Amino acid sequence: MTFRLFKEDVRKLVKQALSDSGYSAVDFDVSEPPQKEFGDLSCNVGFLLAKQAKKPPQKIAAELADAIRSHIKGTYILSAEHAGGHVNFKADYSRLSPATLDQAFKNPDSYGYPDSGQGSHIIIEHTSVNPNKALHVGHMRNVIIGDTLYRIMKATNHRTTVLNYVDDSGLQVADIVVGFKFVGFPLEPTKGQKFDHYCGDEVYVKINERYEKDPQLAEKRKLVLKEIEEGKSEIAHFAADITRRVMNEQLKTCWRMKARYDLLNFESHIVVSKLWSKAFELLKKNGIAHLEVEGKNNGCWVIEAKDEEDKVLVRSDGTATYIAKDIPYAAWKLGLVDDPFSYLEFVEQWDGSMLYATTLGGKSESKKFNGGERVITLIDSRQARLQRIISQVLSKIGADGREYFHLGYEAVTLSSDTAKAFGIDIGDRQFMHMSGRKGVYVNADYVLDTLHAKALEEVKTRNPGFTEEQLNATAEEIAISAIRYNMIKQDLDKIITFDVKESLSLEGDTGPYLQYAYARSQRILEKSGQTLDRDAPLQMLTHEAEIALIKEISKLDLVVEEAGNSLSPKSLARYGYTLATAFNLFFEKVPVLKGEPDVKAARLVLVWAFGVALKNTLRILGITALERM
RNA sequence: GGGCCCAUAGUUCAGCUUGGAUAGAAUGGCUGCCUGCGAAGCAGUUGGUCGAGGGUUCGAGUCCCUCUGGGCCCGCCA
Repeated sequence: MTFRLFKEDVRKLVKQALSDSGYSAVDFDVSEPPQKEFGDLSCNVGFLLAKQAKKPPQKIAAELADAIRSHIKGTYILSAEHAGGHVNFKADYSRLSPATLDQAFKNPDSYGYPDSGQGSHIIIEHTSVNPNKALHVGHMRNVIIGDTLYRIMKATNHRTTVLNYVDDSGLQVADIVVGFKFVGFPLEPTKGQKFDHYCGDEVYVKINERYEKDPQLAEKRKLVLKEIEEGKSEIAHFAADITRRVMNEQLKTCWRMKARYDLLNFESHIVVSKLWSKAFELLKKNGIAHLEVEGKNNGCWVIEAKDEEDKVLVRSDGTATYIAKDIPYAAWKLGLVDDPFSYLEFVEQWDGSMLYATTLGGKSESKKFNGGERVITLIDSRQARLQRIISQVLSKIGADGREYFHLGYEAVTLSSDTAKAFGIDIGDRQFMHMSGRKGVYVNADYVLDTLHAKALEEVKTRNPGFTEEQLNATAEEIAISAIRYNMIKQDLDKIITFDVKESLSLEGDTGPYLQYAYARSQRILEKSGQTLDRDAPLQMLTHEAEIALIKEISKLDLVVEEAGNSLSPKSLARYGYTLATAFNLFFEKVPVLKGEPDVKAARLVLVWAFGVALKNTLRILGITALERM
């Protein structure tokens, strides 16, 4: 974590040189140059001053480099040179290396985790899949981004609360209830499927086919929905049972991907709790909602949104619209309304943490989940418009520095080949959108199982001594690594075209590549048969590949902090790949076990520190650092 | 009609927030490297008018405008 110190030194000395040389202070940039010959950091200040100083950038850079050079004693800077108008800096690795490895020794488990959050409370909502079907690859993207974000926030010392919103009173649930109650689908899966798969793949898809032929069924759905919302009837209880069963199966899939949650928010509880009427009062009091008395929205309560048509909140018949469920929930998250919920322990999760669920009345754990200083809602970007209105409304209520933020991401679609597997020819098009209603999607469990099977083959051939249990456990970790990395590594606003075949890759820029580098490093440490020498002569690490590796290791905390600031999980994946590549290069070029005793000791420390940095990176990515694979 | 997002090697993508030095990976194709710390690796090679046009700037893949192509959103549905 010492690259930060080096960078700070550079900034400080440039600043000082500016004032010493009589230049005005200017907002310069310090970044890594494109070529390593230019050094470790580079400053563009020469270009910025050229105009007002009426001197060419080269000349300014030369002057500044001279001025800086006389002050580098006692810093992490080895040299300051000018080239092409830039001021280039080399780091003093004879100081930086020991300092970095020292940091790793001090507290390996939290190496590279900065305190940028300072304990502030952040709430993240993700997953939130309708409880009438199994998760598909689109949901995987949500779960994995959300969980990685949670891990980033945790690593940057935020107090975190992860919410999973369960829409147990919506149309989609009504659909499968109609299927069970009025169309006669058996309550138990026929082919031994998981219950969520059965409900989604069979009941939901087939009931949607039936609606087309039988308009009376659609009427039934309306009735069922009404009963579910009122929450008292036999149908309502039946629906509650079904959603719990589906949700439990969905949670298994999420947990399998190493996600975890703090609280399940049931929509039915929001409805029954009258949270809406409290929020409605708040909107009226703040003059955000008003009663329309003419025009097309005559008789409705509406809110005005910037650059938007008025949005109807309450229909002329007095019932609330969809957005009227989202606004109170968002207001609750920010702590703008009194908390109407009680909480009960729902289930202990794979990581030992307790998952709570909202409940109404009854005995309650004295828990508080809402009132975040920052609230992040992770929903795909189709909801961007609606979410923007919600943000606007909440900021008008006076969120008091608290921030509601919608993090959107693009869809996961199916490649032409994968679509073909569903018997769909998409012609010239590059991809097609999935459809839950039509049954055109790839289930998450299927992806995980397929990856698992592929990894298992590999693990088998490489680890003949493994027991069946070890083989499966390892294959599972590799499968999860592959999919988590795959879903995180590209930008959120890029459409992912999912191809079953391509997603199976375990080579190149993939999760298993990172795991492989880790396993190799651990093998070296094991084979050395010696304990780490904290006093090893680290100044002997002068090989280009050694320096490059130390440099990457020393940057971890900067990367983690930046990932947190910009809510960018992918930058961490990028870093992990760069770090692993630096190690693989070192592995090829620098023999560790064959070195002279003192060099060997130093290199072992380096290998160990690499392991620490990569393991801590993988932890944030939700990937297990495997000893063997 | 209005709004948002995307466009960079054959393919999938970094780089754009904050303009700066010969535009980087992966994958695919071709070619090498295991008697040596794990070849899920490494090295080499092939491959780019950064969608088009204009503008700002000493300097544009990056900022602004227009256009083209692709995707999404815009109900007193949820």
